[in-house]
Amino acid sequence: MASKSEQTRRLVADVALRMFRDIGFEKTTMRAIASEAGVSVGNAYYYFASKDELVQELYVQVQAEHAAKAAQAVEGVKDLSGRLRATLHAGLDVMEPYHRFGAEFIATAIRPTSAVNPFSGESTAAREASLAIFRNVVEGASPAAPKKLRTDLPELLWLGYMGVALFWVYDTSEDRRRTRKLIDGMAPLIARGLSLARIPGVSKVLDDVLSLSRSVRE
Amino acid sequence: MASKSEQTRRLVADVALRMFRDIGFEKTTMRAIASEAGVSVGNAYYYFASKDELVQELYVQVQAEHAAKAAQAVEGVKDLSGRLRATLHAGLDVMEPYHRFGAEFIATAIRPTSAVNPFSGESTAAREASLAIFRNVVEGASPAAPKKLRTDLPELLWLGYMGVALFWVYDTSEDRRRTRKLIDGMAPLIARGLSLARIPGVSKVLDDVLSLSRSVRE
DNA sequence: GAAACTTCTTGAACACGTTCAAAACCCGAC
DNA sequence: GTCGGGTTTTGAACGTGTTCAAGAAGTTTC
Repeated sequence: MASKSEQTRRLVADVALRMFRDIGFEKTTMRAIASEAGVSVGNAYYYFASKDELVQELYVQVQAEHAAKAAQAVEGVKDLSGRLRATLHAGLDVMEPYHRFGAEFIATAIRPTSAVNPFSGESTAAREASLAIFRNVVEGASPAAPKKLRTDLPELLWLGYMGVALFWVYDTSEDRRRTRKLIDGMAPLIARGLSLARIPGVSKVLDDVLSLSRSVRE
Repeated sequence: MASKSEQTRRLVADVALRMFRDIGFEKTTMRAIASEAGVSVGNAYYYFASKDELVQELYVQVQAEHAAKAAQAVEGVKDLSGRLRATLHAGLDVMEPYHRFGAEFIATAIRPTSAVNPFSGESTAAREASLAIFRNVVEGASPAAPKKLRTDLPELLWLGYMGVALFWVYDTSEDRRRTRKLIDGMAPLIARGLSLARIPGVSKVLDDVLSLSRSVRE
């Protein structure tokens, strides 16, 4: 059985995540979490050094759900476009309950000092997990992506996903229709764009894009 | 002569912006601003509804400086690549004094509810001014950009600039060398990429990219 | 010049995230 | 059982952004 300590930790985290979903990030005060969980404020801080760390908890959970849902969604889908499309839609599905608070979440995550920042050292593991989702998109695809792109493509797609998430945060259309539309348009376009890589003129430019992207990544 | 009211407003804004630059966003508390300016906290709030609105003030000023510096830097430069490059470097120059705290500002600006958010209604004027800088980049270029791109290109370049700014925030390299390198690599690549638009296969994909980008922008 | 009205200024007060010294609890050693 | 030391829990207190009722200063009206 879980130790008392672990029990309290989970209780606080669960209450916090539920409140985030139900009433949003700002309205979910540390005092409210503590009171709802039946512990003192200081006790919540004993387990989570900051409110941000509770967001980190959410981040990890959403990530895991995305991985599971995406793996299932791409099953049997061969073409890159379809695999990418399914993966992005899966991401949106998983994030949907938090849309109202997505903005606060992004504002928190974007600070380089934040542990939640997707580029920070603390979230290397989470980023790796997220990258793996897109590596799976590329590796399982047939026809396969152009060879010279195969290593960089997952990272570029992941970056694109970050962009989509940003777009999604600002998307106030009903049921996030615009973001869905963006995905549906983007996925086949990326696949078609990649096939252009065979044209010599394009290939040269692409080489330079890749080498720039590599040199700039430290 | 400036009215007393306008004088107080300017005083508060000037003190705030100087403190932002000198000690950073978080350390610049509203109490500190008020005390340094010799007014009460409530008085500062009479002129600026929130701390964010003081950031907005900074945003506007940086913008204006960028416009001036960019206009000067592109003078006599004919090719698109050079004009873009000069404009982006000018932006970095203007932002440099705030780099240490750029992250805090971005975190503030990215919240959809924030008046500083570049996509929000409140900052339409500022965004328009910023867009104009990139419209000038495109319009003054010879050889001219492909006709079908001419309307959308400024917005796309502006979006790219937002991306560069984001990169810059995370750039811890000495003198922001990596961001400078990114700009130097990006500018000619974009120009060369555009010239590919004449290849039929590429042109078709490009058409679809443009139509998607238009349809998704509400 | 007094009265009425608007603009400007004040500082105490509120709720928030966060800290921390102290208390309460737990558990093995004797 | 009780002592000792670690772990867990508490709640008051701090500094923050922000609000607001009250008053001061300035302006218009008669």
